[in-house]
Amino acid sequence: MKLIIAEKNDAARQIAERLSTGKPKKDKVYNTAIYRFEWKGEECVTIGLAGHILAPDFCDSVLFDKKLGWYSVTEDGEMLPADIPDGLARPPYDTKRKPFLADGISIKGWKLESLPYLTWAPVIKLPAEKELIRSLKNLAKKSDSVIIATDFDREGELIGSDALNKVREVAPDLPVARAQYSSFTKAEITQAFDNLVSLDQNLADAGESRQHIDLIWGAVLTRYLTLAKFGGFGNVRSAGRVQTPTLALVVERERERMAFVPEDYWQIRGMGAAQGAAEDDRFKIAHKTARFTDKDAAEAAYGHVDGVATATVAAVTKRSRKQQPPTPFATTSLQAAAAAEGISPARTMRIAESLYMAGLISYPRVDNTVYPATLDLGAVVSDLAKINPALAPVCKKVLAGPMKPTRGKVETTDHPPIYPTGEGDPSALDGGQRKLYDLIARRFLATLMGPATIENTKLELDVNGEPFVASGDVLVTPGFREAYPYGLKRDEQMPPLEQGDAVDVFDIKLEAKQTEPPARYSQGKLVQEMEKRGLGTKSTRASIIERLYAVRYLKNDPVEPSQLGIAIIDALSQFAPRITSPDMTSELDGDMTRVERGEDTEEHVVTHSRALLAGVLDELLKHTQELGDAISDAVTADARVGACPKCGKDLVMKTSAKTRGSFIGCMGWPDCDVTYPVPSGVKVSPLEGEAAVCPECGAPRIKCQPFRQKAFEICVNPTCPTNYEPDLKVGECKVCAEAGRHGDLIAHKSEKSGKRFIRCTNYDDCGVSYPLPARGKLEATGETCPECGAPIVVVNTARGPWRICVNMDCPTKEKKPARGRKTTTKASAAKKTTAAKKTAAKKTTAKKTTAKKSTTKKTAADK
DNA sequence: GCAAGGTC
Repeated sequence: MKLIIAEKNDAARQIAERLSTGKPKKDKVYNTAIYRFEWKGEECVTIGLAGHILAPDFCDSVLFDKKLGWYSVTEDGEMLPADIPDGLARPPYDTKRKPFLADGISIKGWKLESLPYLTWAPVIKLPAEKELIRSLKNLAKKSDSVIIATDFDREGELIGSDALNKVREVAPDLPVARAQYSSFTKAEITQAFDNLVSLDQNLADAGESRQHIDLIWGAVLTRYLTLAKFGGFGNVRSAGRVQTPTLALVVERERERMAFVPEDYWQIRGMGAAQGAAEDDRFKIAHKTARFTDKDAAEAAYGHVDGVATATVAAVTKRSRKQQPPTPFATTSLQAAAAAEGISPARTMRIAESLYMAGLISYPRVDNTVYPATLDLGAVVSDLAKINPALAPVCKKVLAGPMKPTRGKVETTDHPPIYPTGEGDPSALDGGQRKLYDLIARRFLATLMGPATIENTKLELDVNGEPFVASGDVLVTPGFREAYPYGLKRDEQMPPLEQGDAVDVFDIKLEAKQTEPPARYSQGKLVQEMEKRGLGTKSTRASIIERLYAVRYLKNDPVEPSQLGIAIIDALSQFAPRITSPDMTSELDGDMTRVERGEDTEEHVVTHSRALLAGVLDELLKHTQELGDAISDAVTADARVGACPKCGKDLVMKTSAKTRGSFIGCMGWPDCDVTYPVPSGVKVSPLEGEAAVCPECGAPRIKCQPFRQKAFEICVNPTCPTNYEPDLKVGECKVCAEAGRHGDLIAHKSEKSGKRFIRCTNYDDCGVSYPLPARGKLEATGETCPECGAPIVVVNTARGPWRICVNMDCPTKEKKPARGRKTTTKASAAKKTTAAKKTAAKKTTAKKTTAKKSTTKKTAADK
């Protein structure tokens, strides 16, 4: 039997289909899909891997000793020189700069002292896809020859080489060959398998050099930054060959914005309309001098038009222009287009993967922007019409047309550009999937359609001697726009006016403006910029940006660096500039090309890189204190929500050590005891200028961003009059009424805790009291709860009014979990609830830990 | 607890 190893299941299936005379038989070894067929009279089987099946990692069971070098300790305490493959690890004998630390240095724990050793630590390869490796070995034992048929590129050669090594463990003498193909056409696949070559170990070594260099630099710098100022577990400060230059791009743009000096300019604008036209038919007019840089000139011109009610049409010009249909989607252009529709690149890839797996779209990781001749475009369009009723009319038009597809600049033959397969059931898709599927389907149709024609009407007006202009675009021939409305501006229809006509003018205003700094990157633009600079690959860029958000170097969208992100770039560009520049990637590319060509070796390239890193680390270790302080200051600055009304120091977001909950506290603690609760369910950020201080109580006002809802601004102080009406009567006490006396229920706030509650004026007799939510201005309704008789109040949260029965024990509360954290009125009940909460918190933590563990395990098993 | 690259 001939064993054919492909990089992914899809490739395994396609190879089987192309080589087989009949239909290949789908089968399974353990849980792995395989395809059996006959080729040239021989029994064959293809198996698809899942990319890399081995993952490089440090060999952390070894220790370092200056005499022995790397060694391991046996159970009996015997010290044996470590058996390190490849000879890649070399103790730093040749770096005289660094004094040796005591013997027995381990690289296992994260310690600053061990980093010089980590720089030189041996790298081994651990199985990452255990299931697949098991299946692979099982097949290898039954085979009498093997063909490596992974993708024809550097990583593919490495994946093939790793697979071969695993095969060799059970079948050391199995004859091996390599099939090189760049597309899945029958001709290309047949040609590749008819002309087998041998595995290119140099190419695989080049790939492995990249793996090692990325791991070593990434691990050493990440551990260094994390340890320079340890911020507690879960606060890793990462660095890497791709992520750090990407972050630097964002920081650089932010610096340009900060350095930008705005310039004043003036605009004169208003509205115009054909005489007697309805208000809806008005159009914007502006002075022909779009930007006056001279204030006097602007005021002089405005003096001529201020209060003028009519103008004359001086000229009408019509010009039509063509908008060409877009090119087919490759990964980056899909990510950019989806980002413009509010789907982040990382989410785009997750959704695209699910659509691909469900068979609705073609393979989503492609650079190719030219449809292959073998793709039957017409068949796809008619299939698309069948499963998408909404697209059927436009599909019909496409089929009736000449159908000449557009083409982009990049042409490869491994995969077609991303297109809808015309199969599956799009009506079953959920929101995000549907949105992305529509984008892909409509883009595909657009690439087969004609240009759009847009007619522009330009009006020149004479407003009391001053030249004004108005302009409107109208889509006259929709062309591809019929299928692809994304980013299309709304029509601005100008009325049918002619030279000499009179026009009404309104609301002419002189506006003082300032020039704007360069815009921040959108996530889509950032992906494109990374591609332009050679950072990352189509498969990794999205996840790398996501990672930068996860470690809180980046925030918001458009992309903005945090103070921490800026501090990291400042520190690294000063002491480790290699890692902040995209040059490291281009240099690595050069190194790898030489390894590929046999002009250099993996060992030499990696060792050279280790030596460079050793120098960088030396430099960094001299400035750990300084760098740690900078990181620490930046983290504080990121947590700042405003100034303390009591002592003026910074108020920051803090995490309670006991409850792990967050609160807003003063940096002056313990001298200043000002604290506020954090609004729940929202992302909090500081405001600037006048808006940052509450005029009523002096506490900071903050911006709250709920998930996918409009942001709002509130005062952080829950007992501020802007949030709360004190001493409000919300009803009458039922218990007192039954006892034949009168008691009023009044809303209070505690001086001590700042907590809000309702209490009866005869509390000493009846003991009636109810808790209130921390925030939201109260309103009495005069109504009582039909279930329990307690008063009903309206709490005006910034997200809208919220009507509640104040009794926490009321049966109406059973239906939905309490939103507030307030406990019941009685002290015992309060205790109980607190205890329950603690248990719940513990449970959640335990759950999280287990979940995390199992995920780790799962990932390890998957890899 | 670390990177970046494949892919599920």
